[in-house]
Amino acid sequence: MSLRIAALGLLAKQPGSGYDLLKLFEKSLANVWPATQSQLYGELNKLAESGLIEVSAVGPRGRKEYRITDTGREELQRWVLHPEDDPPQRSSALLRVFLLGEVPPQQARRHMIALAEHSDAEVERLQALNDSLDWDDDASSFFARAALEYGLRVNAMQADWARWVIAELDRRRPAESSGSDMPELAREKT
Amino acid sequence: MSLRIAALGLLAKQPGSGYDLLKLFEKSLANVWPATQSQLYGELNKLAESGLIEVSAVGPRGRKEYRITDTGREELQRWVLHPEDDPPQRSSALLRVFLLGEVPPQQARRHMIALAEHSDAEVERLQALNDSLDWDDDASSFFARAALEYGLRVNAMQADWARWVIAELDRRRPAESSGSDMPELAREKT
DNA sequence: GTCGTCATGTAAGATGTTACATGATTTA
DNA sequence: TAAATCATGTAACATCTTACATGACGAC
Repeated sequence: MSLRIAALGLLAKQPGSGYDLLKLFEKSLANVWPATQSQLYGELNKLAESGLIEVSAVGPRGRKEYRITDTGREELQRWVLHPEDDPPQRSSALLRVFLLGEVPPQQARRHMIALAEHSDAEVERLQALNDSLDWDDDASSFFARAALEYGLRVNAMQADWARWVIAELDRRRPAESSGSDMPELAREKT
Repeated sequence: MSLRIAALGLLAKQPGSGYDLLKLFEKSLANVWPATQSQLYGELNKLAESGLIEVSAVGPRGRKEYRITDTGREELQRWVLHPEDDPPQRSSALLRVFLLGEVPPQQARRHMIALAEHSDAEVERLQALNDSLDWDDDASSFFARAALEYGLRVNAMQADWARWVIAELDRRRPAESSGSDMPELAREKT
């Protein structure tokens, strides 16, 4: 259901072809709702069939430019304001942690360190992305920026949390660190 | 792929039937990896076919008790330690925020308030859950507790973030937003 | 003996992924 | 004219949801 909406949402900002949207998915929506080429073209046809979008122009190479319809805009608003019928959230990262008791403690610990470092890297990546984009002053840009801020905060939190888990782990079995792997856990995020 | 692993992980802790696992999914895994009855029974058969689990006993009513095999344990550990081949994350909540520029500002603001309140409620729910459970001292319980802590932190962060967004929103268009929560339909289309 | 729980399954359809296929137009 | 890019599509397969179907056992 949501890819449908993501496409509709991009077309709400401006008309474009499947190919155009694909670029937007890679560029601006990659971190929020990744989509593949196959799926996108399929959805666009379905959206057109349901009358939520329409072909506004045909160009070279069979290019079909789509534009959102009034019905489409209504549907978009309806969806955005109704979070209650979202599908349940799944997190494989969390599942992994949940199952970490099934692997040897040393490896579990190492996994948490890797997780913390990965989150640090994500924070940096998003920070760079944030700095590189020059935001317009409209509502659309504001909320895109807000979504990015969310990403920054999630990852910062994740890094903190991972380090908290490691600290708890060490508190419970302090002796067992057999010399070989003792990468220091120096920083509790600034 | 991950439901497969979730089931395998539960069987790693103790043997059980599909019906048993279903209960565990509802009780302990609901917030991490929800699953339906249909899917679970199907997965168990597939897991057995691949030799990752085996039927350890047959009881009344055709009850099949499954047990993890050595191969299964290996596969579980392999998966847990390899986050790199996870499917990409999608968040409909984030998509919603991303598209919030497409709805009237008043409603967008109200949506963010609802989001903040929802996160507050989640924090309370998880806190209660956390208090109600008496944790064992083994590794498994430790990591289940860590996963719950993650949930607490995500929701706390989400509430903070939502309120930050609202504050930014108000900073940018200070006149329109304060005070009454009345719908103001007359003004929407200006 | 019937009611609730235990227990497993099938079928249809939406959603998503990977890989393959095809051809037009621009640009170097 | 060769290569890159533009542009759309199909097929096969895995995953997940909803709904339907069936029957055995235990308690009362």
